[in-house]
Amino acid sequence: MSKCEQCIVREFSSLKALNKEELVKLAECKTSRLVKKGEVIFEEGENVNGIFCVKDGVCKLTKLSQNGKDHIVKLVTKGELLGQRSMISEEPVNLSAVALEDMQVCFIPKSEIMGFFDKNNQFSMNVMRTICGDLKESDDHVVNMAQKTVKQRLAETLIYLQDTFGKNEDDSLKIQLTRDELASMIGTATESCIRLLSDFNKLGLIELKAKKITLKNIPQLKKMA
Amino acid sequence: MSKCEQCIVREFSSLKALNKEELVKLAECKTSRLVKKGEVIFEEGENVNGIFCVKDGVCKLTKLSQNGKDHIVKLVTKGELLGQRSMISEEPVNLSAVALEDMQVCFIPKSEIMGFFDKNNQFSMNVMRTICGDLKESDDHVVNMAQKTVKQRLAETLIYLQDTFGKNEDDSLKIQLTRDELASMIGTATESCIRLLSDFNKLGLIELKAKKITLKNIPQLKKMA
DNA sequence: GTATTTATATGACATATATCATATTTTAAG
DNA sequence: CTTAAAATATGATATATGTCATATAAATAC
Repeated sequence: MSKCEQCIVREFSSLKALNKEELVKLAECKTSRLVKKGEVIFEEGENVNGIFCVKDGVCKLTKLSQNGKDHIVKLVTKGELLGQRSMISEEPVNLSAVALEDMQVCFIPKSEIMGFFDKNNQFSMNVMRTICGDLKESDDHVVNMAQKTVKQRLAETLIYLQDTFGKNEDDSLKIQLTRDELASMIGTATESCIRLLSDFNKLGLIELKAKKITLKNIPQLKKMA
Repeated sequence: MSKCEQCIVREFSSLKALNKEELVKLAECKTSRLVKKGEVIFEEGENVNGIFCVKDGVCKLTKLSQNGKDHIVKLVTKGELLGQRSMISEEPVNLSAVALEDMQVCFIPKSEIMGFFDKNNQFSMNVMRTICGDLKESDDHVVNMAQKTVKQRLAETLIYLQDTFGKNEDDSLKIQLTRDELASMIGTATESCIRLLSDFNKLGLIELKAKKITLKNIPQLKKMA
């Protein structure tokens, strides 16, 4: 059982408000788990009863729409927490979480977290701020979906992916999404996504090599987003 | 200066957790205001530094998109609070609030609310749950925008409007939105919205009389949503 | 290494939706 | 009441995007 004190999640998430004593308690009650790429952490409708700390790796949060397609609502990466919303709302989770890479996650049972809410005001405020940030992001997202073209959303998403997850030594996007996943982030058909990537490629905005995507003209991409 | 004890906002919002003493303090520091239809309560980017209680009337929360169109993200009605998110995030407001009808609102300064956060845990939890509910709604909204057709979104929105705001004696929707506003809720061009309403009318799903919209075949509308 | 599956790519076409033009109706202003 | 302005309505057309078919390339299994 590893300690929580030095954990990256503690450093970047709401958990930074916890004191030593609380961290010791946390380390005792948490359970760690390795999640392989493609594995499901939890599924829409499940009762999770706690939160997950993402220690390493990235996962997608998806929601099944009525037409049977999965939509990727958000990507969650190391340092972040998972499942806070449904724990607070005391509802089944609204989204499914699926690993995009091999991951390390810890699970903290609800009872433990609720105790922090009662005793540590700073922690409560941190959680509240995080969720408020998520809400703002989500509202902005709604407007983008409603008002921007697929092309604009693709440009925007490519920039977001580079800004958030960085690039490899060869400058290609570090995070590996299939065309299908990229399409389900921007809310379009896979073929449309592929076609637009191809267009961007021809225009010199990006470069496609095998599965790798490299952004070549970021100012132009930003301008069109 | 009216009391807060019997206020509808207190009854339905997070404020229900406040005790008598806190309500007295609230009544002392709040300011009341009448807002005429069309008037702006606050505008995107403003610093609000407090929250609004909607005592009567309905307003729209809008965000200006890059193409210059306003998108209606949410409608807020009597009994609800306004501006919680930005107060907690300590950011300018992300959305503009504009009255759709004559309204009565009260303003409570941030300092007062922050005091409740510190001392009244139930209040904090209520606020947190409200925002979590908003987040779920917003995420669902993103998926709808991304995956549903305009027709589906219109059907869904009409049902939402009736369920949320009710109908007049003649069965027409109580809330009065212009076609332009309806279009900006579902994320489409005004003409497209008008055309689809016209289609729905011809199909007997709804009835259009002057500006009034009456839902005629709700099961069918639900099925297509 | 070959076979099989899966992902990517592209063409042809259908459909949904936006845009522009214009008419009609309703609301507001004088 | 009359006129002007705004909202609603509808047609014609352009454009974006989805769908289906098929080809090629890459990944995985055997």
